[in-house]
Amino acid sequence: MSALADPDRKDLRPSAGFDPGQCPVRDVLDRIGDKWSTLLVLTLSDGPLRFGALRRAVPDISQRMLTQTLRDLQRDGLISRHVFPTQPPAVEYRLTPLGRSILAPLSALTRWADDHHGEIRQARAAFDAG
Amino acid sequence: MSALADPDRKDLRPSAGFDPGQCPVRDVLDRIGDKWSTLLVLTLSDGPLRFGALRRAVPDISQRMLTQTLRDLQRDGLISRHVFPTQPPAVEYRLTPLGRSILAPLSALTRWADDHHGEIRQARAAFDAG
DNA sequence: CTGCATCCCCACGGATACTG
DNA sequence: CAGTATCCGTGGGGATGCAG
Repeated sequence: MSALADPDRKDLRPSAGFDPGQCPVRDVLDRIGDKWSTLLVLTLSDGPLRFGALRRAVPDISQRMLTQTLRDLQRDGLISRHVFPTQPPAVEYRLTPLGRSILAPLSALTRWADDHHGEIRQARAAFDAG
Repeated sequence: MSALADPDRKDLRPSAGFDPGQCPVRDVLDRIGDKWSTLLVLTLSDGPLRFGALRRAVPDISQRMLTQTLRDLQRDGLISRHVFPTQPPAVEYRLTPLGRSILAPLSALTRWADDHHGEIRQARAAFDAG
């Protein structure tokens, strides 16, 4: 049904009854799932940005969450942090190769979201009406 | 860098400074992000399952969350619910065409997770050590 | 078997103030 | 400019019990 990837592959499927804490899929999905990670990765897909630029690009994130999410992404090796010893200091964030490698699957998902958002809204309306 | 999708498309990008509540990408990502939705969609990719079978397939979900997540997915039109008037009642859940359409992008992501989980674990270890 | 209702906890995340 | 520290509210979600 699609050339992207085979949805029916039996391996790499989560939660077949083993320890959920070790499931790679859950591990990644949990990070994807947090409120800001994907948004920041997507925002950095254009190129490196400084802290303040990121704030402006994602207006409704608090600096607390921005700092924290950036640190988590850095910890996972998805972004790198470069400090320029200027006055005042400038800090630049950019996607690592690993970070760039998630852009394609992520874009597939956002593309899907964009393509099917209308259907979903309709389905919700119908469900709430019935 | 990839033939899957073009990460650099400027449209369909979220949070360029407008109302975040109306952003389709966030809307979908929020659902993807919740703890169980994607897991259930993936579990149903094999074929229809009954309530109890889903519980067994995802051992660490509470029935509260199972019921609730299934209802949310149904509301969004991703799964359908079929009641068989037997005694005791049997209820079957299956992916709708819309639900099946998300399998490909989702699989791309789980594939990525599986492929790069090792790198991520390494990055974390390095970060925590440094 | 398939659900709803209730109680309750805790971690996600927002607001604000302070530092190098 | 780029953070850190603190306080605190909200709600996601687990445990348990009851009902068709």
